[in-house]
This record gives sequence, C-alpha cells and structure tokens, in this order.
Amino acid sequence: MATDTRERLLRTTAQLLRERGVASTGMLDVVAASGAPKGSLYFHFPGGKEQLVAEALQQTGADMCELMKMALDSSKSAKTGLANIFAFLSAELASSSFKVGCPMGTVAAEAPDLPQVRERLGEIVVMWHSVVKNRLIKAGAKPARADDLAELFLSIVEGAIVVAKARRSTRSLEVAQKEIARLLKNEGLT
Amino acid sequence: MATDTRERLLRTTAQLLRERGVASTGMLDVVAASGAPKGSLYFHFPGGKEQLVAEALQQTGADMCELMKMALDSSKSAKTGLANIFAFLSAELASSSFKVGCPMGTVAAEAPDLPQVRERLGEIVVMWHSVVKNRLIKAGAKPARADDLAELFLSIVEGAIVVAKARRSTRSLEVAQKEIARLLKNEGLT
DNA sequence: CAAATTATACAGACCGGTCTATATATAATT
DNA sequence: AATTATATATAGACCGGTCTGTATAATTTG
Repeated sequence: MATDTRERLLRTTAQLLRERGVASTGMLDVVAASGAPKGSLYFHFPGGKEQLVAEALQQTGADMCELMKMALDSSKSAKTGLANIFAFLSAELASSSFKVGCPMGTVAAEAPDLPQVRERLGEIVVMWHSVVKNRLIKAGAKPARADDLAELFLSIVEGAIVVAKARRSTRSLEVAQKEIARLLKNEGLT
Repeated sequence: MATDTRERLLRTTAQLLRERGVASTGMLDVVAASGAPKGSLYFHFPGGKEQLVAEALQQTGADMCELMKMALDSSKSAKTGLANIFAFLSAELASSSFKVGCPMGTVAAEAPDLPQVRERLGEIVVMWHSVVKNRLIKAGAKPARADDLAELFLSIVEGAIVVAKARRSTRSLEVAQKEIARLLKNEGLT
C-alpha cells in the first residue's frame, strides 16, 4: 500500500530526529531503518529532505500533543497529569540509554537552515502550550497565569530532557516533576 | 603565533557548536570562519574532529561557568544574579536572530556518538550545577534544597533557550526569569 | 494497457582525514 | 658568529566514502 510506505518513512524519520536531529539523519538512514522500499523516498517526498523532515516533525508533534492532551485530561488533577508526562519521558530516556529526546527540542537546538522545518517548530510549541494552558485553566488558574505557567512547564520539560541527556541521568526530570507539583500546590491549583 | 591559531580554532568551533551543533559543523567551516591557516588543523588537533569539539566544549563550558560565577557573586541577591544570566542569554539570542544558543545544550540534544564529547557534557553540567548550588547556599538555602533548585534552574535555562529558538521569541526566557524570582522569594532566599 | 509505485544506477558536491612539501623559528654545534 | 639541526607550523593536493538528489528502468496494481 502506498500510504503505508509513506507512513513508515515518516515515523522512522521522526524517531531518528528524536535521537540525532536533522543533520545526522541521512535519507539512506531513513530507508534503512524503516525497511521501507528503497526506491520510493523521492516518490513520496519529491521535496526531498526538507519536506520529509518537515512532515515528520509535524506529524510527531501532533501525535505528542494528542498524547499530552490525553494524559492531562484523563488525570484528576493537572499536577498528576503533568507528573505522568514526566514519568513517560523519563522511562523513554532511561530505556534508550538517553538517546531518545524530544523531536521538537532536538531540531530546534541545531536550528537548521530549513524554512519549512523552522515553521513547524513554532507551530508545535504553540500547540503544546495551548494544551497545557487549557488544562491549567480548567484546574482553576486565571488565563494570564495559566499562560505563564504553561510556558514555564514547556521550558522545564525541554531543559530537563537536555540535562538528562548530558548527564545520563533522569534526576533532572524527577526534580522537575517534584518542583512543578510544589509550584502548582502553592498556587492552589487542582 | 602557534598558540594563537589554536586558540582561534577553538573559539570558532565553540561558536559554531552553539549555533548548529556538531554534525553541521564541518572542519572546513571552522577554518573558514576562523580565518586560521588551513593546513594547521590536524597539526593542532591530531585527534581530528572529536578532539577539536571536545576541547572547544570544555573551554567554552569553563568560560561560561566563570561568567556565571561572576554574575552570581557580584550580585547582592541570588535572584538578581540569576536574572542577569537570563538577560544576558536573552540579548544574545535576540541579537543573533535566535541562532546562538547554549553549546552544551545544543550538543547534548543531538547526542553525538563521540565518547570524549559526551564526557565533557557531563562534566560541564556538574560544574555549572555546583556554581549555582553554592550561590543558593550562600543565599540561605539548605544544601539539599539548593541542590534541587540548582538542578531546576539549569533545566529551566536550557529549556527556555530551546523554546526561544523554536518560537523565535525571548518570551520563554522572560517568563523563566520571572518565575524563578517568584520561587526564590517564596522560599525566603536572598 | 495505464497508472502508480519501487528499483537501481549515478551525478556532483562535500565530508573527515592523510599525505608530502615547504616555511619559520629556535636550539645546537662548530 | 656562522651554520647546521630540530621542532614547530602552514600550504594544498588528494583519498575513499557519504551526502542529497536525479534519471531511468523495472515492476506491481487496477
């Protein structure tokens, strides 16, 4: 099936982006790792690497947004919802020897010269921010306050991942989770 | 002069690492950007790219550590010291069109397969953490608490930089600075 | 058959790294 | 002091390999 191959290529690309970013992810790496037909890369993505990476980023960004939304909405309190997100990331990092990080963060860090890709990065941050913000509002925060707290949360998550990779330890994530819980408690949010 | 060329190569490498990470920084890019003699790269760094990157990281990591220490020690309160660090980073990001980030964070994100480089990443985080922790202790925090707060601070800084790059806005840094100030105040730290 | 899809060969640029030759400075020897 | 020896440093061509991307052929599929 056509869409099947395309899908496989996108998911594999997203995975490689999480691990090593754009520059270290070769087109051949993608076909090799995906097991997808070798001849179909430039058929499905005539725009080349930029298109492939941009679409992969967009897809995985939306997927992770959905995951976050579910984790937040299915939790009684915003606090436990956010804690679940940290636990999930922590498990992924540890079980991958600290190779798998955040696709958005990894790509944003290297700031590649690909306009379409940079475009998506901004969109993803806005999406994620909105999901967290809305959950905080539902937890009782005023919109302006929720806006700031959501921004802070995103920064902490991204940074904790980077620090975890650098030091090969999940401690940054554990501390981050604990401190955010404390913060929300101090703000009287549920 | 000999040491001069070496130094130039190291500083240029560090700069390029901050902007685009290891994979996108070619050896030729380094000599071109540094204006250093093309023939002397592998004379000064016989270990090749890995040695060059590892040494550049180590040097810039130590330099930034010194800068942080000075900013923290020359400030009346830990709060204003940390705020100064944010302001500095914010200015650098904005004036470089959000290209210049943190060398440690950028390299850690792409998690390159270079043992010597990864080694340095861990060392840098430990160094930085210790500087912040000590300042927080001097501000009145108990050691265990200072340890956690320093860890949180590092995560926030790294993450705020990543988010700023993704969204091409310094808002994450401003929010981060504000929230850290609020946190320290709530903890009764000077 | 016709269209969609995959295979494969290859172009051209660039990569990190090695090589030899040359220049320059310092030190040793006479 | 003059000259030789030695370590340091730079120039630039060059190697095999890999990169993205293209062109064309073969194959599946409806």
